[in-house]
Amino acid sequence: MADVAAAAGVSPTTVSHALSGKRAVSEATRARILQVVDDLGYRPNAVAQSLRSQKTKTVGFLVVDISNPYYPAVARAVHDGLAAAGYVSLIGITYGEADAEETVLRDMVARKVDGLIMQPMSLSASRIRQIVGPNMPVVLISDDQGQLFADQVETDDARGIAEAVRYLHEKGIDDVGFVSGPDGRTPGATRLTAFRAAADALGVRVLDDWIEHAPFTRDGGFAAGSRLLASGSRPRAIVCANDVLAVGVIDAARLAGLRVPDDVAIVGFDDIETADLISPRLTTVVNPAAMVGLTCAEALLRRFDAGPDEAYRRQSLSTHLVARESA
Amino acid sequence: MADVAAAAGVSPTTVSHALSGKRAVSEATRARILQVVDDLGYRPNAVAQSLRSQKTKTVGFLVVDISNPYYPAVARAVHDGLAAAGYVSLIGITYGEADAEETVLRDMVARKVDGLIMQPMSLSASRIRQIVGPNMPVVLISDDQGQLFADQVETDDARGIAEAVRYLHEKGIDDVGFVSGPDGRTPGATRLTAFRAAADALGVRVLDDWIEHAPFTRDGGFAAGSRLLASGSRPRAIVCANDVLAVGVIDAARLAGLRVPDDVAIVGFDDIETADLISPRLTTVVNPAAMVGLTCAEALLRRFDAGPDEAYRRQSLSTHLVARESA
DNA sequence: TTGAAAGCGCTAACAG
DNA sequence: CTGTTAGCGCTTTCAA
Repeated sequence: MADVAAAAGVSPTTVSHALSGKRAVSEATRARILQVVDDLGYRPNAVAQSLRSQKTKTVGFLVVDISNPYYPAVARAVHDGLAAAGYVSLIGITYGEADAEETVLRDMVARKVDGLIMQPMSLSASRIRQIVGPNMPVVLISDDQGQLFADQVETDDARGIAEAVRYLHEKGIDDVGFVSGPDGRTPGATRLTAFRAAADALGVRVLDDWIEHAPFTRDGGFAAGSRLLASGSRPRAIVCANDVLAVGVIDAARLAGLRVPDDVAIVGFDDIETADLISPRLTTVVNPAAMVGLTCAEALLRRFDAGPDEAYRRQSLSTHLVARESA
Repeated sequence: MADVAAAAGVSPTTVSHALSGKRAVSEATRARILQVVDDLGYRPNAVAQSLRSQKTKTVGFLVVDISNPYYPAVARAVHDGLAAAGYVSLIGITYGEADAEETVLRDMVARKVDGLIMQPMSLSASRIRQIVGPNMPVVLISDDQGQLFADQVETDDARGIAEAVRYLHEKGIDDVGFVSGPDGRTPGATRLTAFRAAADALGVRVLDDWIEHAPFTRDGGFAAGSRLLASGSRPRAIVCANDVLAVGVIDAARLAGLRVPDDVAIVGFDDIETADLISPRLTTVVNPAAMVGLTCAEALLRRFDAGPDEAYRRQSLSTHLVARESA
């Protein structure tokens, strides 16, 4: 920058302002500076800009598992929403582990990201706030109903789950099992709770043996489905905490010689693109991934404007059942 | 850091070295410093570290379209390979557009990423080298056979395509069409060329009307497939430049009342997870996404060690056909 | 084993 | 409309 200033016969300050537009610069000098910038191939150093201005134009985006098709859909919307405002995403993958979540979070803070978007799997919101400090803009994808420690975007999973249980009930199916995610962790736990409540309300029978926990993978679903379907009195339907699990459960049903949906009806959650492509086409609860991502990006951008003192907001997006072939 | 130094009764230099381990520090002072760091909750500022050390421990990863399931698989392997070495990925989505590729690339350079991984869609390797400068470590996912301007990881797409054509030929199918990506762009163009060569070699007939170009989306595949199948003398099989296109082509065949594979056989490329889930299960060429990602990460790490002067390397990963139901 | 001094490249505050 | 000065928070010589 000093070279540019010298060649243009002005001070570095003026070069800075000519480039940033933060201060008026006469048309003549600006043109001269731009010319020199071009001749010399000068490119501002964003690291130095960040150090001085205390802004990195970078957002940390922590994703649980990018292999799960739900996340790329969210990530795309987050990226696009942020890119439009000139922000770039630093990506971290946590696989839902507490250690990884904390380590990645600390690294992002050290890197001075301007804000964070994450779906907490193992860490509580208050712990996250503690790690990142009081002033870091954070948007949590979470349905935690307690005190807010950050802006929060949630999906009304209970509603979609209730719709699914009612749908089965109205088909005369009153013995239903549930394959959840890792025990005690969001979002599986929330969906399981919602499932139990909905079943109770309708008098749908749920034996303890019909509740399984598994990692959110196809293999996890296969293992859980196999256990569940092997139990003496198997249920007539299985609701799954996500579509990837449901695919595994369908594998298990097929291997057990059971027809879907005639012998066991299967319902998923998320409505990933694959849901409409597999056979039987998956009946599932639509989780509006792109909306979630976009809403997060907008919430973060709003927080940048509002500053840290404005009260945290909670936004809820609704889910709904889409009936296809598997149930 | 100054505060820590003062509280520990040492110079900032010593604090820096106690934390980085780049210089020996007596056990006693190190312990004292670590204690103070803990008490004060001091966290090093990575931006300042980067400015001074000229290293950001950040890698730019440009992805064409994260909605296409092939990319998350690559991204995951890239991320994991890099994370193990302490690098974080800055992600950019280009949608294959030249402007976006150039803009994002420039931004990454301005942000002083230590290296770049990208699959060029619109920009040539030499243009990329020109944009990022002579010393930036870059790994290109590309099968460009010309002069190398960066380390390159390629998949031997021609081999998989040839296998596919031979497979069809051996089934007695000698009228074959091809649905490629955007005209003239990698990787569609490469795969089309390989297809033509393989067809020629075996005497498989390929009418001009049987070659279609479309964006790499399901909708693109649907449109291209519809046009192709509407032509007077339609082919007995269609090879697609990727699986997402193939899914769209299957949609088109279904809508046209054609059975797959009996009326039209369909072959994809990539072997995304969905390929094995859809009905009919997709016969496709396996593109080793995780291997590609891991190989890129390793190539970049090696380049970091080797420096800019060592000759660029080209690594090739092989592809192969997996026969399922659609052909 | 430690410290002093310099400076990475930029922008903000102040001054004119 | 423009310049001077200071300093963001670190690490790297150089010196002891």
